[in-house]
Amino acid sequence: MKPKSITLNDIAKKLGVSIITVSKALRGHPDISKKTADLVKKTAYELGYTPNLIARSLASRKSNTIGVVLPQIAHHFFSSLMDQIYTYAHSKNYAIFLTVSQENQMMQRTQIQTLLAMRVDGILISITQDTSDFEIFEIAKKREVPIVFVDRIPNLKNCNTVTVDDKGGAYKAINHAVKIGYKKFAHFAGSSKINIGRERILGFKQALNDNGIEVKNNWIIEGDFVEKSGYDSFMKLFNENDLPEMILAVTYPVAIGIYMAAKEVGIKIPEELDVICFGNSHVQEFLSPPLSCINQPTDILAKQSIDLLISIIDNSENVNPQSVVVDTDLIIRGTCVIKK
Amino acid sequence: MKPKSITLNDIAKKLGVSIITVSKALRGHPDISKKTADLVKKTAYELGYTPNLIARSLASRKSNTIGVVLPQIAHHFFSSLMDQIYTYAHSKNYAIFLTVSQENQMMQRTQIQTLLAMRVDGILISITQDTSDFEIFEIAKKREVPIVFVDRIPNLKNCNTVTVDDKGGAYKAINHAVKIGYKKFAHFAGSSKINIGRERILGFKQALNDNGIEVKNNWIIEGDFVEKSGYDSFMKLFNENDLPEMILAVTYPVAIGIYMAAKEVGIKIPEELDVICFGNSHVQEFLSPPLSCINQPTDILAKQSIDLLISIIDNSENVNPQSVVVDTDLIIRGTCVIKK
DNA sequence: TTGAAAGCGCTAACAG
DNA sequence: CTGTTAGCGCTTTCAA
Repeated sequence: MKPKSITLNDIAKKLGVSIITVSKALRGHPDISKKTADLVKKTAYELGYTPNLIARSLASRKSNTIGVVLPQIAHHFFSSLMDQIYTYAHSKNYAIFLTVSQENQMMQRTQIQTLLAMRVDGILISITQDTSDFEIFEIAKKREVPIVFVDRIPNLKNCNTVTVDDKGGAYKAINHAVKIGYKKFAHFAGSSKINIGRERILGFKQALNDNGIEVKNNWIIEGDFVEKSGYDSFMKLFNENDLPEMILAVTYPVAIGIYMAAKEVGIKIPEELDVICFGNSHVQEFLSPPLSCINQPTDILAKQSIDLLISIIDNSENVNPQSVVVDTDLIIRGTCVIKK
Repeated sequence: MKPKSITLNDIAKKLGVSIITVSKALRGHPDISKKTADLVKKTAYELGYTPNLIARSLASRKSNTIGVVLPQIAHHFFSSLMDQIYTYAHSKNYAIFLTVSQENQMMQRTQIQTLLAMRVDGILISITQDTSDFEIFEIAKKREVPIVFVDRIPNLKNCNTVTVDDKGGAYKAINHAVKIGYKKFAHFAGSSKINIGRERILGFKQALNDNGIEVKNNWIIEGDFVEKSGYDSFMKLFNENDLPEMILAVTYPVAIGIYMAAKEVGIKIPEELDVICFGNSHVQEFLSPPLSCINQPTDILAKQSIDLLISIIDNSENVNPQSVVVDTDLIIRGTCVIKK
């Protein structure tokens, strides 16, 4: 493979000027006279010059690249987040190196390693649900490569985070449900090894407490964040003949799992059992019944985290880690409407 | 930003050997004795050495990186494809540079430009629905950067493509529908500017012909591939009081648009109007009614296209462009089951 | 088995 | 305004 591409040198020779002049001209450096600059640009265009970003990165020690580590991508929340991240980063003139850990801590580690090796300027990461090894984050820190954690963050002091108000969201949802007549609540809680799991449980419990409803521990079922978990948890309660009136599902897939299971055993939603979940996707509108949810605005998450990351990249002296919390809102559709 | 990282030089100095020895040892070059190699590796590990992939790329003229250009990402087909691409490429030791064109031809162009500037080893692209400017693909070709087109491909000779059997898929679906009693078919066809649109129309027409059913031209409605298009097309027919019995939707979002519109005006699916679409997502199972579809296997698409791309990268002498076609299969759920 | 020389394409100082 | 001098960190001949 030897794509013989045009280099600065080729342009310089052709024009009888120095490489530096060409380099500066092309980058719009104020040193160069407009006349020369225009000539250089014209020639570069004619020759079909494409800058070699690799060489530029090496020389300038700046890659204008952000590494993104996501636990999954074929999941609406993450693909939507990715979309926003990509678009916003692009508008800020950063390229994105995408990496998917598949909820695997080991992979996550090697991926960060790779991203560091690629000399990304910063890393944006939503950690796996079972991340327990934080050493790699320390390594990145030592290398002075800024990391911003989004949505799923580690239990660490002094790190930059952008999260949604999970606790408040859960609280809001339960509160709403109480208002419309519900009294018996379960929470399919995902993993409490991770902040979003813990926070949502906290909000759930507090809402019950504040409404004078007793928290029943076997109605808080931990699992993970996918369909199967919702399905299994539902079946467990169903088989024990211990179904609540309302389930707060920790994610949209978990809610889908509940839909699956309920359909299978002939429990009607929302008449016999009602559901609300974290995470919005417009197809929820077309489920039967249309699924209500706690919306986590991915556009704001993306913007805030990229802004934060770039600000750290641009200003490495930056001392105080920041924690940005983004608000949620309730989207009420065909579930969690009124107690029947 | 000066992350003072450990370099080969540091290791070499510490060990009193040359840089080259270290470089070779670390890459497992057979030149080096096992003893030296082990010592070098140990030291590298202790020092926390991370290779600088940028420098390596520059020196070796190989980035081990594949650029991916997708028209959208927050769409199940593409996020699922991306997931598979990422996973498979990773297993082949390639990193992924993701880029999203947002169905915008200009953006697509600059993104390919950027990818070329980043010296990716190859490009995997699913083009925008209105791509009419093919010059950029020629540029890439001239630069000897291999391109593989996936799913959405340009109308060009001599390019490498991996597609699904769109025509066959449409044919299969309509044929099935005829068998269960349908006679009046519409096709919400997306854009015929792009292969997938054209092929699906072809399959649709041929199936009707082969079954002796007349093709009604105003029942083939072009638009694009998103919800709104399905919604609008439905409304058009509804307002003209000219609804068919069955609609073949060109994508899953278009089908969702039909669901939206039908719900709005009180047309019952599948009793009064039936729907089937291209593209599978497990949530279709939970729509009301569960949506049947023509499945496009993203795992196979990803594997085939990465394999093809890497084979071209590894063997640039490669002459004959290849066209791989992947089979579809019908997934029948709650629609397109039986004519009521 | 090891290393010296050369350079990938570009940019950052600084000097003219 | 333009150019010179030095690399960035690594790999590739090719010689020792």
